Amino acid sequence: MTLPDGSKIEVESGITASELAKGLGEGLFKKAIAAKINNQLVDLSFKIEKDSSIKIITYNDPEAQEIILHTTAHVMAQAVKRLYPDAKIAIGPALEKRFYYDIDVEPPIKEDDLPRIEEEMRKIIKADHPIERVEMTRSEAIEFFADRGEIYKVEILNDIVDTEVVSIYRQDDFVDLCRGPHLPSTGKIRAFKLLSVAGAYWRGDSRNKMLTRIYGTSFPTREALNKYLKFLEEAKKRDHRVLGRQLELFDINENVGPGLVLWFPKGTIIRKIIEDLWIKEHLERGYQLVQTPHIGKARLWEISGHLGFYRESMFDAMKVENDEYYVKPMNCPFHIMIYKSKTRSYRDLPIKYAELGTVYRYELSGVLHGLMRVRGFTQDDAHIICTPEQLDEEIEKLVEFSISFLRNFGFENFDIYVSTRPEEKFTGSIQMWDVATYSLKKALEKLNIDYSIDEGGGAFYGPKIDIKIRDALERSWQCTTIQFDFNLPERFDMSYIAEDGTKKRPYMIHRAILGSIERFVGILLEHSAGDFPVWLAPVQAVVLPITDKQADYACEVFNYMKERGIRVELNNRSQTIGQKIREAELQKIPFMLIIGEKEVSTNRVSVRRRKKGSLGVFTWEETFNLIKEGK
RNA sequence: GCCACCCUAGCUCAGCUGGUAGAGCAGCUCACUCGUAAUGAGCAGGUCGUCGGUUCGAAUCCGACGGGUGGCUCCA
Repeated sequence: MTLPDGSKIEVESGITASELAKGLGEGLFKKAIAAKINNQLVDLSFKIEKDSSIKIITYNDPEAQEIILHTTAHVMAQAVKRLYPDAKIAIGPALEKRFYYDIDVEPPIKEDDLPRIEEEMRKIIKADHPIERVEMTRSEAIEFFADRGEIYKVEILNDIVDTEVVSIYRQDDFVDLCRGPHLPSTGKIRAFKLLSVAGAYWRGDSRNKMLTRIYGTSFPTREALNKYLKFLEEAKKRDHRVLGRQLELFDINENVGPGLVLWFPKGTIIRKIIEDLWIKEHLERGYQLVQTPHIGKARLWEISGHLGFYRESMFDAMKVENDEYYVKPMNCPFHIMIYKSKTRSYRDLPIKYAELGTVYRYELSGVLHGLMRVRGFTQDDAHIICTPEQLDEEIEKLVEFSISFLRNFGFENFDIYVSTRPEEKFTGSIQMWDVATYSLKKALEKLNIDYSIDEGGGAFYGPKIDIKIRDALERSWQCTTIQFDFNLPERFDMSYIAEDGTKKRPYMIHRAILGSIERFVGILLEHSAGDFPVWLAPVQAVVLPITDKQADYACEVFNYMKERGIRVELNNRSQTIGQKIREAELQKIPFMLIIGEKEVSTNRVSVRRRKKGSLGVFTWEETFNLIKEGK
């Protein structure tokens, strides 16, 4: 056997991984939960028959997490079956930090039932039942699970036609179809917690039965579990819906309608700052701003094809005189009409139309979520129309622009995906797809950007690059999308006159950098926990006189800052200074300008920085500069 | 849309098994004029999401509707 450090040992054939671990040391044996033989994860009970490399997996190994989660899922399923003997188990995989098990049980399990299930799980863990792997042929397994009434397992088995021998895992009287590996016994589970229940369709298909899904988590140590629970709490504290209310940024009112955002003054200012920067950078890069209506005739959406392939996401038509109109779910048809307003020459290209266009999409009520998923939102949209020769350069510029724009907001980590042609339904020629896809990849490679390929993940009308940003809690959010469109230029018969005088079809690229302004503000809120950088803060500074005697002076300071473009407030109320500061801290205002008797007599300002405390005393100009620098 | 759960004052929440509502914060008024995260007192504020049913009686039980939350992709 070859050990991870390269050394070799002799063992008898047929020894189990567990026995081998024991031979290597009692400490290792105790921590061991699985093994990796020839780079393949196996149970500790695995019998080693021939020469191979072996690594004993312990609680601390990265591979351990999945095994721990998976075994905990089995224990949970067992507990549920004990409490609800008629329950049928479906699937129960490990996720990154959690597991779930989908179970068909009547009546559905409620959140209140979780403690009872946890209690039962503890019994199973305490009993330390050995977990045993058994192999059987697929047909044996089908019979076995059919006997036990486990119809979902039978269905799964019927689907995996390419495997003849399957494995099942048994602990006590509980048996589950599973690839494994698993912990050697239930007692090896150390720290778990059930988190939530939810409905989930069998196989994720809404035509199928809704099962009860129970989420839980499990860790090698209580500390690791607590750390994870703390992370969940931290994420909860940053919930943009809560911060949005606390900081008076926006609201979604049921009388206005679900998924429709009311932007309050402070929220609107944030949007405006983002949008102004967006406009400035687009103008600098040769984009032309356009503005288009919120509704358009049915005819337009017929030409574009949206009434065919996108109708379920559109609000119903409204009648105006003798025509039907639809609220726009996208801006592209309008931009195309602008393009088509006259004959275009190759000399005009590339044309880049940019619009902060507000669109409306009918999203299922159940998927709406704060600012992240809404029914009315503003896309930071642009359409690039160019010749084939210009393609590579334009794509490269787009990627570069997108990333540099996102960096403005402090995002530095990106996950980038190229989605290629779907297997079945697609429009445009394979050759066009190949050219475009190659262009996308080439741009990323030239810019030295790592990316993953989502094979077949493109829309039917073209390949795309998606950029996801990583926030402060390492969660990733999709923002940028750069999509080719082979469909619309065709449908709208877009053309330009080429150098040789012939009419040619241009390439068209849709793209949004932030995705939607609503969603992006939501992401920024969760990323920053509401502590916006000074340049984005809706209120950058608040002037806080200590007593009424400083009111006039405070007002002068306030006006001074205001005239110089600082977003500043004045708190002249009869509160103690402690309370004024507390309020400003809670409102997450970056600078507090405190004015007492001393400041008035020396013509200065005492500056306090949010979360940091007092910075000292400064002149008005120095104070202004501090805010302007915004550190 | 579907499944589960939730909806009481502007916000966060109490209100046991049915006997017609309560706190803290915010708001308003008054007093206080205070040096870096909560000064005190008083006042006001709710047809308990809406509609219907059961009942002598409903915030509480039942139903429908509206709204919200979690979830519905990650292979046994």
